Amino acid sequence: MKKTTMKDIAKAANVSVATVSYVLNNVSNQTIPDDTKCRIIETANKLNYIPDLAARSLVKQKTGLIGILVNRTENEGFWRRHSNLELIDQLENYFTNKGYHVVLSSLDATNPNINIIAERKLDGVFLIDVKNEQFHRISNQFKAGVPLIVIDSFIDDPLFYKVVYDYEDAITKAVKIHSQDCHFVIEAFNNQETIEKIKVFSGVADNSIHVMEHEQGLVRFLNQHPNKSVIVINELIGAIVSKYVNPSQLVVICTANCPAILPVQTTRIDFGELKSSAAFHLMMQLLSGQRDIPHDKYIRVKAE
Amino acid sequence: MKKTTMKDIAKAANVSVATVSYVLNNVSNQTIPDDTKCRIIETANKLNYIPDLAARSLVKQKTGLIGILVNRTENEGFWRRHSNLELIDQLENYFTNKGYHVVLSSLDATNPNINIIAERKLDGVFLIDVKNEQFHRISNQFKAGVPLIVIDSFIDDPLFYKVVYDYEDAITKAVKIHSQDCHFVIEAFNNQETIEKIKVFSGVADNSIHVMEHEQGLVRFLNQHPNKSVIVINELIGAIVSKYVNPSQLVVICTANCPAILPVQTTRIDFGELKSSAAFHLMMQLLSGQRDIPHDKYIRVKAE
DNA sequence: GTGAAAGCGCTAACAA
DNA sequence: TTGTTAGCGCTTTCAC
Repeated sequence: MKKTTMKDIAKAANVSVATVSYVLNNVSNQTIPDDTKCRIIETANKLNYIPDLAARSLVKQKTGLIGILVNRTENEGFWRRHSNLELIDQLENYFTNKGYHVVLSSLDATNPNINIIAERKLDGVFLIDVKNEQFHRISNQFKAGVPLIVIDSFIDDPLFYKVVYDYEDAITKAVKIHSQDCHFVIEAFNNQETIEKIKVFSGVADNSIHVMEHEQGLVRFLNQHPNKSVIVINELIGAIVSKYVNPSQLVVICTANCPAILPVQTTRIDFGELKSSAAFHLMMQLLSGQRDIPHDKYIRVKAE
Repeated sequence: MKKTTMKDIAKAANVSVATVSYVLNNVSNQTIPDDTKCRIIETANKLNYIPDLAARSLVKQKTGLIGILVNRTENEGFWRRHSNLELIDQLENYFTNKGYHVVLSSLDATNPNINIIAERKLDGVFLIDVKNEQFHRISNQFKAGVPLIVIDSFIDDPLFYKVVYDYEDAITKAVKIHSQDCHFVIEAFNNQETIEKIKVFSGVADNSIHVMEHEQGLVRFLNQHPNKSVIVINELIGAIVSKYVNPSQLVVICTANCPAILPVQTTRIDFGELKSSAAFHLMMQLLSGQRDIPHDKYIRVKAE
């Protein structure tokens, strides 16, 4: 039971492969009588023809593949994983709906290998949570032309678009809720600059901010500052914090698309799907080569 | 700045493309002197050569692509999404480490289109949470030869391997913990047979089992049966249940790889990464055409 | 209206 | 030891 190719159809329908191609792709500048057209389409269906996209890409120089490349480190907490995975899931949905296929690949954050972009001739690429120092190497190695959007990373390169949460805005809103001074628990991004930014925006001393690595470390931090209100980024971390902190003392900036995991008394500031949506629309613009693309290379997504 | 091809290397190194191919692929039955070898490798590096995997697949008839196809319905809860995404993430890691590339695609559960398998010539396919009635159509449309593993689905077709949790075992363990009679909260799988199996294994009446659709429905169910101990499948649902039920009255069968989300007093039965691991190893066996593959088409994964 | 043929980048059998 | 060449399945120009 071999795969049927255009050649098979051509033979069966008594036409040339060229004609088959014309019909099956609805080529506009060719005028083909309805009966040949029908005959070809019928035999194609009968033979269960499905085009080989790799062969097509080879000549078209477009693969219809979108890459999502995620930097990962050993022993990531599930909170990190899940917020990344939510993003991936949303992006995948958008692109699948547009007829693209999505290639997912994790990168070693300390030694990312982005050959996949060239090997698979990806039409567009998302790069998630890159270390600034690694990005230098990446952008060097990177032959321009392929639309590349960097997510969750503050990097020095002015060449590429960067989609990030507007943490400044979110934190400002969060701080307003409890007028007293707060403590912060945030995610351990690979992109150190993101952490630094958040620290600056928080406006509190370094020892009032905990970068979440594991539950024990968190508990130690919370014990050092009892009875304080806490602002948490990522509701999965929030859920863990709520085991140890009075939920009503908690404000959570939701980045993992599951605010319902939190206790009812906890205040939420929700980003929902805004980041993936922004990244998707930007990518579609880049793919279509539009020229009305944003001037600012940083797209800052505001909470709802 | 065009992509370099083997032709470019051949020209630059004064050899034929064949020789370049031999050297770059370490073809064993060809004996090439070290200096030509070096010359070729050097120019390849200098020109920043990266092979085009699509072109290679075309002739090799192997793409190095693994498909993960996930059935999805509108408005899935995040608990469903996240347990699927954990699985996907783990599979992706395994295969990326083996040098495969992973294509992720969501399917409309009520009308799954699996053309992607043929279009992209996937070397192997995982199909997650399929409806039994849809599988008929899928397997018809499916030209044999491609290793296909079905996950989280009880389906009638004896042809394909099916990796599922051993819910019977897990539930037996869970029930033992609270000797009193329990109530159950379980996930709303697309595969109705999975739900039915779980109901049978639970050994309780239908109205003691709640299939989680949304939080309000859950709350209604829990209010109908106050002060009972509850067995939950999926720790993210467990975390939601723990808002309304005394955590020590709770036993959670963990399928989403984040048991730490649960209150400390809650009992856990954890599947960890055993499902993805089993699925991965099975796929590797199928890919290598080994003949010592399991006889039983159902792989039942037991909790740790 | 239709088809022959070149070629996308690569591999592998066969010559030389 | 190296090169020539025929494809893999498809698109597309150009001739008929």
